[in-house]
Amino acid sequence: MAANSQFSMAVHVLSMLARSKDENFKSDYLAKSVNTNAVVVRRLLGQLNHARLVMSQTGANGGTRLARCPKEINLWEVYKAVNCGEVFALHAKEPNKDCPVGKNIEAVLCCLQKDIDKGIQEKLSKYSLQSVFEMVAQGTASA
Amino acid sequence: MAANSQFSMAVHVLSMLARSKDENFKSDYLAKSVNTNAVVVRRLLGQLNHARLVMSQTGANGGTRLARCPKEINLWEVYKAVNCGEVFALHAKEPNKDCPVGKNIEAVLCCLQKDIDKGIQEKLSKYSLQSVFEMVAQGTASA
DNA sequence: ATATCTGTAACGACTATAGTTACAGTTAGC
DNA sequence: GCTAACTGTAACTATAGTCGTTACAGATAT
Repeated sequence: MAANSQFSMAVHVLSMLARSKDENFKSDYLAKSVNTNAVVVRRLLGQLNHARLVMSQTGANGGTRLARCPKEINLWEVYKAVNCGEVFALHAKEPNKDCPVGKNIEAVLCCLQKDIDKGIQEKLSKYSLQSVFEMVAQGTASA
Repeated sequence: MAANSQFSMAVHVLSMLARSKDENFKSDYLAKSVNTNAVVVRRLLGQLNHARLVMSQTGANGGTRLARCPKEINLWEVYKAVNCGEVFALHAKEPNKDCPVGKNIEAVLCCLQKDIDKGIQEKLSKYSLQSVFEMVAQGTASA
């Protein structure tokens, strides 16, 4: 699986922002914590901005801050903001419609996708950014 | 997300096998339904074989059949068999340990991974191969 | 023996992502 | 107004993963 590390980075960056709601964090500063390039962080922040999770300000003394309280941001929103895809992909090529299985399998798989997504939503929407920040701050990884 | 289509193909192929427990299905025949190459199918069957979901027989008149009843195979097993990875990846590069967030974020993310996996398990383990086969056979995609 | 299968290695084509450089546009502070 | 400090984004390269394909060794029913 060529999994997405966007979500990990998003949680990391948002946890950084959660440290102070009124400070403008520079992409370069955030990048150093994530250990990557500032442009990579800005690309990610663009997605989070689009989802109204953060606000950015250009120009001198600019930067990015949370658009809302950490308590009012949950990880399901974060997941949706950075995951354009699904947990598993449907067939790349269309199955053989002359086969009774090939004919209907896609609809069934589509259903399964939605059900899995619901499962992830149920789990992730229970975590607020605040709670994640507290786990990180305390160094305890016990959910 | 460069999502995995292995799971889709696995469900498709297993649904084919579920049609008859005592027949040896050739990889070439399965490939035509999936609309792909026989080698691709054999690679997948190798994983399913390793997970003890199917049994293969080499030689003339060989092929693959289910190792168990469709009722006793659930989709969580299938998912585990073909998904080596997780829903989201941890950081590719190690975060900056001098940063209080970077120091602990990985442990927290690891926890989240496990919780998401549990969510997927709860959903998928409810589906038996039998029930999937019936959905496909009836052409109804209503879970 | 022979024809028919699987298992698997090897290779090329394709795609997605990460990292990097470069630069236009915005803004605070002087 | 200038300048320095930021963001946003395009463009390019490097890298890695997956898919499809060819090729062939090994197994087995007839």
